[in-house]
Amino acid sequence: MKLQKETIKRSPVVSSGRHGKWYDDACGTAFALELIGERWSLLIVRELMFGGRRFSDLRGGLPGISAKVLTERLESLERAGIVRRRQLPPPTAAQVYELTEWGYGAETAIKELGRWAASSPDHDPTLPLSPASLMLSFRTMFDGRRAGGLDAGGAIRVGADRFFVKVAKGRLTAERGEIEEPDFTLEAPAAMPIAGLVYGKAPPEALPGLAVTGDRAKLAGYVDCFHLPKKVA
Amino acid sequence: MKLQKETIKRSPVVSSGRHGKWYDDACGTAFALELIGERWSLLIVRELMFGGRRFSDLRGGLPGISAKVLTERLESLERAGIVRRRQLPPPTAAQVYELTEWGYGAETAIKELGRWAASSPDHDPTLPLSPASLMLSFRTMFDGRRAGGLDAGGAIRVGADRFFVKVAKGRLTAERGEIEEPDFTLEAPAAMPIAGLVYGKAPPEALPGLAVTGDRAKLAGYVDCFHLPKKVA
DNA sequence: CAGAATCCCATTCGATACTG
DNA sequence: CAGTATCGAATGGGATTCTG
Repeated sequence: MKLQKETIKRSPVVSSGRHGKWYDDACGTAFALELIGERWSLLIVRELMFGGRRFSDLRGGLPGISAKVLTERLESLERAGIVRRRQLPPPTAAQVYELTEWGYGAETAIKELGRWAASSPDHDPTLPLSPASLMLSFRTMFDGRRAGGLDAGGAIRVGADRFFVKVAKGRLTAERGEIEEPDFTLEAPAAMPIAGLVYGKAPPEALPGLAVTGDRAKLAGYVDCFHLPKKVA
Repeated sequence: MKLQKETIKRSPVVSSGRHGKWYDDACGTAFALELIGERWSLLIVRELMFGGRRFSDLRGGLPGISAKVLTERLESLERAGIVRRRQLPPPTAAQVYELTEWGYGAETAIKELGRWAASSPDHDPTLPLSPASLMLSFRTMFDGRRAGGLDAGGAIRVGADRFFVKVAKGRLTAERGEIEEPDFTLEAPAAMPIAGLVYGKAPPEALPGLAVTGDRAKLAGYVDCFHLPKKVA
């Protein structure tokens, strides 16, 4: 009874020859899992959510990923049309990986996953956090109803990464880049102290490494716009 | 140089001893992946989205999953607090798996993943579909703006599974169960012909296995409320 | 630094057989 | 039906090395 037939190597149903896993299921969610369900894939997309990054940037934001796995995942994300590889102009010989327009479309799904999981009693917000995670958490947890009439712009500097945030008319903007004349500036070597300020509502003095400058009142208003979901259990 | 140390078995950081994968990342999305990022896990949650199911029901809705993997995934989902196991009252000796309240909270994230992936040009909507997938796709793709003043209730029967849908005041209800005096009834041995009707806008006569009864005008109004996202490429 | 290529073990998976 | 037990095969992915 060893006529095992089944040498068919897991049907390359989906055009782009995906290797390992597929569900043979028309459900969009199942297809999403074929695209980004492998380990690390979705976190790579998260890291790219604020613009193109280089290979080593990605490794920096994803502690624990190996070069091999990062290479493989970038390849399959590229095949899937989620990521695009771009050569920077000659002076800088580097290449960057960036999301396609459709890739950016995954933002809502990523945020909803995060919002849901953050309400687990087992979620540990004290683990390390990449700069991109921090900024994406702002987009996720911002509550426009708490913004009132706040109009504030801030510069966020995490290590060498520069971001800015703006709150106006109950809306948040959070992007990579600089802002002219920020109302406040938060600077830290890593994301954690900034998360401690915004989510832990800790006083800046209590957060080692965090440098705060500018309008404290506007900063307080900004911080007040964010809160983690309450735990379920 | 073989002093490999590293016998540490992938740190059970998260209280509940998760086995394989973890990211050591405070990001909610990363934590979500620890909860439901293993193969099949999220699809099991999807299958439970319309109420408790038995082991064999789940196998039926997840073609390709093995008993071993299903057992393992149910265990880890239970440890994570997403799934609960319940013994049915004595007469029926069976046990059912059902989502906890928090587990049901994953619905938005699941739908957003599906909505996003369905706009991939590589998505193949002609693959088989479980009854739960079909019903969840209704909740995902319903567009209240197209409902106008439609007020309609329908019974959906897929094999032995009974669901009902209602559209009223631009809102959709889609649940497992019966409805009294439906305006229309759709019945088929599998979900596909119903998907062909609703999303493919195919005439019922062209769909083998599909039985349609009731008010055709209301059915047409219902069908008109749904459309797949347009492909990006 | 960016990434390709090897090596190799731990894990995981699916198939089958078995059990209450 | 609702799983459990076992086994072989495939894969995953970490570490290391090499190259432009």
